[in-house]
Amino acid sequence: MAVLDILKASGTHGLRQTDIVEASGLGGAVVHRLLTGLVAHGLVDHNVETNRFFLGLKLVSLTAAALDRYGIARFADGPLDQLMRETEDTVYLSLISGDDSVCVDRREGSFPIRTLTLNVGDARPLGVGAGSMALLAFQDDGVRQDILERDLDRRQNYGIADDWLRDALDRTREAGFALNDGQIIQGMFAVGVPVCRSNGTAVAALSVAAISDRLSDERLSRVVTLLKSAAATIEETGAEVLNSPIVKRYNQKRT
Amino acid sequence: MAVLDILKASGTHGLRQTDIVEASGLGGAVVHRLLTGLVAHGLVDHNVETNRFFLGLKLVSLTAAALDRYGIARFADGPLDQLMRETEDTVYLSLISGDDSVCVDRREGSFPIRTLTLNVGDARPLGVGAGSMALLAFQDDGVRQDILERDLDRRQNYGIADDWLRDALDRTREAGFALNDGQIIQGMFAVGVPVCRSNGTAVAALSVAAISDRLSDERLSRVVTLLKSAAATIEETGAEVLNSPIVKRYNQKRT
DNA sequence: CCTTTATTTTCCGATAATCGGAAAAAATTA
DNA sequence: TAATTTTTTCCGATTATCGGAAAATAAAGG
Repeated sequence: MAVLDILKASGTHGLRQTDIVEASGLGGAVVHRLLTGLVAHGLVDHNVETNRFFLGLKLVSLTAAALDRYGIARFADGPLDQLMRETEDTVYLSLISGDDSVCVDRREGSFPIRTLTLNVGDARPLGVGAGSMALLAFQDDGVRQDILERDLDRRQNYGIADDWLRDALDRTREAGFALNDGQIIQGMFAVGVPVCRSNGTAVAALSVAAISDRLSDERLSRVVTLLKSAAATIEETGAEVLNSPIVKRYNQKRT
Repeated sequence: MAVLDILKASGTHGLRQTDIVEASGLGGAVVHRLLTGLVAHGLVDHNVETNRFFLGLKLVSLTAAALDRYGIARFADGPLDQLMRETEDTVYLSLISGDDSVCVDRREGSFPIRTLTLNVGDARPLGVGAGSMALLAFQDDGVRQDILERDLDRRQNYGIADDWLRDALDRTREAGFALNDGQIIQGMFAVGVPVCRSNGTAVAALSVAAISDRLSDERLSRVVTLLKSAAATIEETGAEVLNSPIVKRYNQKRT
């Protein structure tokens, strides 16, 4: 992971073995062996001509599989596109990973001022941001309380006070959508809605971000309606996979 | 990698530790330790309620970085979208990874009969398929010869004869585009063009797939024109990153 | 609710792989 | 061609892995 993270942070032109030795603090021989193994497995690519190492494209196929968790990827594509065209703003799809909300898809609408707070792959602590708050608000009570206690300090790095967040979560659960009115970045609004299983727990969140002027009053409620409709579409289309019974045990002798 | 590949192949509902033990043939204690480490690094996610393991969303952020190799991802988005709308067929973007062509993006046009031979993340030996052939045709002579010799048997699994491929590569280099007229799947045509550096070596390929009837004669040449124009756009827009001088050595004492 | 069974987690000694310094080989620059 | 930088190989000391087995936990069946 140290090597992969270094390559990830290295920009578009790749790194030589020596660069990775420097950046990692590991020995030259160690890095050489690690890279040999990573390349053999396709997690790292090696351009022999330029002698540079890159993150391997095997990661792409792994990610494609990772995004199909609960089958969401397959059902979210259409609604995301429609949402983008209807709002003309930037639309995000986020999933839960551990105590984080991870942005897994982004569609940029045609409105000339673009608000790109999240890149695909970026993670935020649950509760930080509109989509992230929608995800947290619609978790089981026990789970939500645990997360609230566990990640207090991580959220504080984003300037999120605990009592404010608990209030906001209550309002989110009541209203059915989360509002981020400029807490993270001045002048930027965002709204998020959960995509839930039939039992009410959120597995994903849809959110729209725009400059404050574009998400006030009457337009806000229109965007919320569009978001809820898109979420409902995903929930219906993907009902089978989302709500398939969770068999915890098979309980039969295997061969 | 064994564990990651097993999770990748496992569908949308995750696996329990026991399932991975079975599938891998490793010991229970070993899998337990491996999973603990993978989860700690975010490569694997663990749903505590259902006790299922999934591929981790950390992979998404690694892939986002991997796709920005040579900066292509940033410049290909617009042209891919335009190509999809102009042709109404399925458009693919492929990159080279080792001796493979890997599909890294796919856009589905509005035409009701969809030809989805490649999923995002799928790899094919260089020379197999339209985009893959365009990539191989526009490699340096030495590199191309090496690949032709090295992967003979892998290509044969796709029914590609060596002498036929060598002819096809010559025709591709002359015409500036590769044609796949149903070699892999009956009734399916595909055309591919390379995205090249200024020195003429391909770093990516654009391709369009459709049923045979939609890619014959006059429409074929129109699609080729659109493809070449899109490739040219990417080459121009991304000229700086694509053609930046490759410094092999820095040659200066570091601190 | 209690028993049975499946599954996860911990423990630990033998084994095997890693680590990292150092030297050799290869590649690039001046 | 000589001087550097970088990559690759070598090898002994160290350390982590492996995997069997047992303990702990969780679910299923009555």
